[in-house]
Amino acid sequence: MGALRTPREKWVEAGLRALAEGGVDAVRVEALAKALGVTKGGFYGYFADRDALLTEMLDTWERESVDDVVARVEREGGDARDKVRLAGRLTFSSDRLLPIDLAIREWARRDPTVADRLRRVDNERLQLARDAIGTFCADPEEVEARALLAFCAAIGRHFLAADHPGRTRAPIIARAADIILDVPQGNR
Amino acid sequence: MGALRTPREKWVEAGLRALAEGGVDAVRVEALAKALGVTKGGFYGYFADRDALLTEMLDTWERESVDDVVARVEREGGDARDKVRLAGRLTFSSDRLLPIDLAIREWARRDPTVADRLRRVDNERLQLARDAIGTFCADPEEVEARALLAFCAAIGRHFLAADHPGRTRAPIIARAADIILDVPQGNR
DNA sequence: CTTACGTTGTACGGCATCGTATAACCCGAG
DNA sequence: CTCGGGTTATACGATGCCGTACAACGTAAG
Repeated sequence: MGALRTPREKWVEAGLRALAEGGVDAVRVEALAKALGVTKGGFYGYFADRDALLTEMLDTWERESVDDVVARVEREGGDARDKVRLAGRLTFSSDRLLPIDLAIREWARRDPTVADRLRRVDNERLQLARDAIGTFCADPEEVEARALLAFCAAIGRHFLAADHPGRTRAPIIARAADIILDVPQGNR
Repeated sequence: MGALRTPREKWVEAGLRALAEGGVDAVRVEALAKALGVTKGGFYGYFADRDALLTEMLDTWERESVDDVVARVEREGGDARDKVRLAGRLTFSSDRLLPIDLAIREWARRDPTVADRLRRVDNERLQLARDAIGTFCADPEEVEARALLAFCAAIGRHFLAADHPGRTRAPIIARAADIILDVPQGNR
């Protein structure tokens, strides 16, 4: 049989790369083909149309960013605060996942189907944060507020352009995490 | 002289509306013309090209979202915490400004020119937060962390899709604001 | 080697968009 | 009323993209 030079996954992978770099609108069949060094000839053998690729990209992302992260946190996580921090790092500091995640958030604001998927994913992630924070905070409303805050900070910081004159971002983020996780200062 | 049916500002206004609803890629000359009930005929009399319109849209946004907000906060603001809350509301709860702001954030991630402008705007806004928080918090690092947190929460919440089973978002946000602004509970 | 079949390249029609050119139009001045 | 100028509509070429059709190609099986 004919050799399979550009399998299905290559298209999905290229699609996610394009999504990460330029948003949904940058995911164009002919551009992906060019990036893969082929023409779009083979594309329509795997996918009915561009939409089918987009759907499969979302499937891949959902699997990677929920199942994989949850599994790893369960395997490695220490105490509750560490788990939140690890989940945050895995999702929002990954060179691969982070840009995809941000691009999907933009996309979700304008496409209800994508918004539904993102809701599912965010709900699972937020539950992780609730569980962890709940171990050291009794008031349910406060748990909810802190979990929301953790999430907003993890996402929001990437959409924020401001500088911190005379400082670097990292220690400020760490300090902000302490506030969210209610860590007394001088006690670290 | 010929009547001026569709002045420059109309195009900018329509452009900002399109930006708010569909992102930069939705700002297309012919689509704006259609929305204005004319053809693109007159457009190129005012603007050299699409880019010139985009630049002018950014000018308008920058003026509205910095100068106007700062002026109004100075005029109306009560104590420091109230000022932060008011600035947040004016910018991030405005039906007009909020969607534009979010769209510009997406845009800025991919266009360095826009990123520079957004940085200028965000820096001014963040300084407001620093000033206000500094009035009740002595540690400069903590001020920075809380100001950053306030900002991340204001932006991040609009990119977050999660639900809060059995609750509404508003009181949770209010509680989160209390955490950021270090308001003791039972003392409101 | 030959054949069969899946993969890829090429060509095409259709559509949306940009930016230009030019003609039609409309209002106010004289 | 007529004329002049800016404003707008229309037509155009160019580009980029989608999805289809078909021919060219290459590998594995026989």
